Amino acid sequence: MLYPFDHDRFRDRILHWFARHQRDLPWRQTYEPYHVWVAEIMGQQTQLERAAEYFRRWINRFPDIRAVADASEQEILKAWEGLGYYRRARNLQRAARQLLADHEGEIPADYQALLALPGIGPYTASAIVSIAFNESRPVLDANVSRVLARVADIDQPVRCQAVQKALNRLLWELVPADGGVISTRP
DNA sequence: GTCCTGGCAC
DNA sequence: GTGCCCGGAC
Repeated sequence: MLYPFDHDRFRDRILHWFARHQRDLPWRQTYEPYHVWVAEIMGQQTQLERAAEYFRRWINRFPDIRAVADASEQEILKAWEGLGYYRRARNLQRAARQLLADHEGEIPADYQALLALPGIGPYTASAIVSIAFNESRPVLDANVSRVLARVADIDQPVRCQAVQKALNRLLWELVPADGGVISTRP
């Protein structure tokens, strides 16, 4: 177990790695909240390389929240065709209409407000406030779990509950919520 | 069979 | 807490 180790130094190395090796994905061109939102929904249980093409077409077809809200469900599902988990597409449109009705057509910058939208759970809400609004809110995904499990020298299966709990504790020590701005912007 | 930047109903 | 949703890559 490499643990305990220098958390600040580890975090800096991760950020440095990202700055050098991050993939050129279409949602990393801008960090516009609408784009971040669509990207995060498409990324749910989907390999990012595959979501990339769909994202480009989606943004071209539906440039903003209003375009999503105004579209027919058929148009929405057509743009989603092949991605799977079609409830994500329906929830995207439900949320778009909800945003126009209740949030002046804007993506809220608040974690709890995001959680209240259909299709947005803890993971996606954390991702949106972190990436689009620069609020530090750590969350485990498959890659984070894999890297941290290796750093902490955990040999049990990464997905089991006990390991996830331990990794989550470690993650929150590394990246405390709202613990100062950590910019990964180019 | 497994996994992928999960969310949701039960 | 468990099961389901979808499709492709391996």
